[in-house]
Amino acid sequence: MPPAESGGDGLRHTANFLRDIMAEDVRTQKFGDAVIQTRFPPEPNGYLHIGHAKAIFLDFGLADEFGGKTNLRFDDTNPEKEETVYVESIQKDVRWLGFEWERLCYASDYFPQLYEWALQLIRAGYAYVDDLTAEEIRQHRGTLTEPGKDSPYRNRAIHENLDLFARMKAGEFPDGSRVLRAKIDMTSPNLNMRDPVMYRILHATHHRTGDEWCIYPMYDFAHGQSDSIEHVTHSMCTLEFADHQPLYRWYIEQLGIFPSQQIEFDRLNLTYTLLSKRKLLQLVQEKRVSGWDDPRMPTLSGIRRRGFTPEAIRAFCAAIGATRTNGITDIEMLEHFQRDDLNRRARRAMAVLRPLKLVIENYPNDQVEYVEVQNNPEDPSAGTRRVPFSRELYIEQDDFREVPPPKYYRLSPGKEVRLRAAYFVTAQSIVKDADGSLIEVHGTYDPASRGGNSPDGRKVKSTMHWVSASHAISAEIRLYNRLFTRPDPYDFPEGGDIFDNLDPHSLEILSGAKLEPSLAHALLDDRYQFERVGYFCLDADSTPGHLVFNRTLALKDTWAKIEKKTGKEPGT
RNA sequence: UGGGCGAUCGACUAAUGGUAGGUCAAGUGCCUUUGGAGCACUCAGUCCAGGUUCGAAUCCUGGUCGCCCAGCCA
Repeated sequence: MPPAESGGDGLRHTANFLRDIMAEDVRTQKFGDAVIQTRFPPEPNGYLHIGHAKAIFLDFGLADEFGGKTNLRFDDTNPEKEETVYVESIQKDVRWLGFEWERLCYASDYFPQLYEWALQLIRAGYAYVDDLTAEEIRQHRGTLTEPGKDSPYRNRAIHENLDLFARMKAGEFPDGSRVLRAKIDMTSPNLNMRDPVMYRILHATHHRTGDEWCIYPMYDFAHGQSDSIEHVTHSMCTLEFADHQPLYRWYIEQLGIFPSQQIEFDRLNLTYTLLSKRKLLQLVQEKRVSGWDDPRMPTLSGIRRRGFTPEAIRAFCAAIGATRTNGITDIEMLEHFQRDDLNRRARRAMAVLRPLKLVIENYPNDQVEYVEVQNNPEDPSAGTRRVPFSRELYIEQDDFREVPPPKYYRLSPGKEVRLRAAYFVTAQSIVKDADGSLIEVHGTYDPASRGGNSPDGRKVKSTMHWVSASHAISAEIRLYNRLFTRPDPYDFPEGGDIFDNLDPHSLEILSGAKLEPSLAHALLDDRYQFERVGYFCLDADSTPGHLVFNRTLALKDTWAKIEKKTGKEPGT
């Protein structure tokens, strides 16, 4: 048996039980000739995040593997929380991830049908109007260990239930005064079966149906039937809904409608990442981040702005698979797939984040030459570009040490290194200001090493990036780190809260970066690797006179690892 | 405490009674005009105790541990 299968999309898919179920159902013709039908059913009450990406990938990806279809359905049964702005952002995010739905649906489209089905259950003696208050209903429900008690209204006559429910719909009663409940079993060990509420009165304006309705179906009375209406064969949802499955089936069976089946899988958890809509909302409201699309947010809009790509997210989803265990995936896994994607596709450029001037003393004062640099060593078809070289350059502050620590291969007095695609240079002297801080490094170059190789075959240990001082463009660079300092943001001391684990250094802004001139033409969708530094993309805050680049991810840094291991602090 | 679900390298995951494998992370070496990338290698696991079987991660029994459920949220 192969350890992984291909989904026909070129990704390495982890085998998973969902696919096994589908394959078996197709084989046994469980749904007759019907094709596999799935749905992605978000409530339009917030922005999608990376956790939803997993669900989207499964819902769309698996159906597609079997030649099936997927609907995008908005589970919009609670008008108090839902807004059109969210239905728009959700559509944008799903498309961005690379998926297209068969049909765009809304649970609210089914309100009339749902109402008819409610009447059907009342007539069959399976539903009743309850006048108990919310508090009383809660008390009657019992507890995890004690059975519930019947409501005094449980055995109302059918004609009375019909009358009351019609009047609920007609708007005769205030919010909270009555509900319609299914008559199942108040002693069931499964609390969801203790006469669950089907409809509540809500005099609220719905983002689509306006004021047409003042009673709204609960999730449980809407979801399964919506699936059934759409002939969804495999209704995948997260594990916390497992307890709802008996109710999901109960409604479908009582109604005698298309038998959609619910299958639960584990929700995505990521280290250093918060994936609770409520908490994310709090981050935004308390202005701890700049908004839903802050590049540190795990929202799809946030990671998109950060520079993550749909290709990488899909590859990640394919790799993590789906099970029924409660795990927490290392964020490194996501980062790996993102680096992997960008390494293959991102154009290279040279950018000096923290500039230090390097003056080449034996290079003619007024001379400028253009060196040819590969746009992507991983992809020769990406071609080359010409980058200006001159007497005064900027190099990275980190790339020079007056007193080099052991194993430091970069520039230091007397040491020769290569400037990428240009020349060998040797540091000769340094210039300091009155305070003794380093201002400039002066050096000499070997004119015979043009292009980066010396005819005498001499080797250097380091190749460094650089920009020509007079040609460089300035930019603001935003360096993002993980939002939280702990793998589990919920791991905070007694009396504290999750925000105690916020990293105050999750955003570092560098205002004086110097970039090679070609970067002046960067587009929002372009992805760059600033050589030896990391992956970057232009931010939407950029203006022609003020470029802003976001760091998507840093490159792996072996030197940083060595430094950490040897306990050396970076000096200057 | 009632019910449901689950437990495989540090993390994710495969093996569907027949060689415990892959990916990430970590480490070592090679290579390198990115200390990037790549290549090779290494480390490392079946929750526990019994049982069935020629053979158990898989089946059975009993434990242990973890997650979910007491919204007129989804």
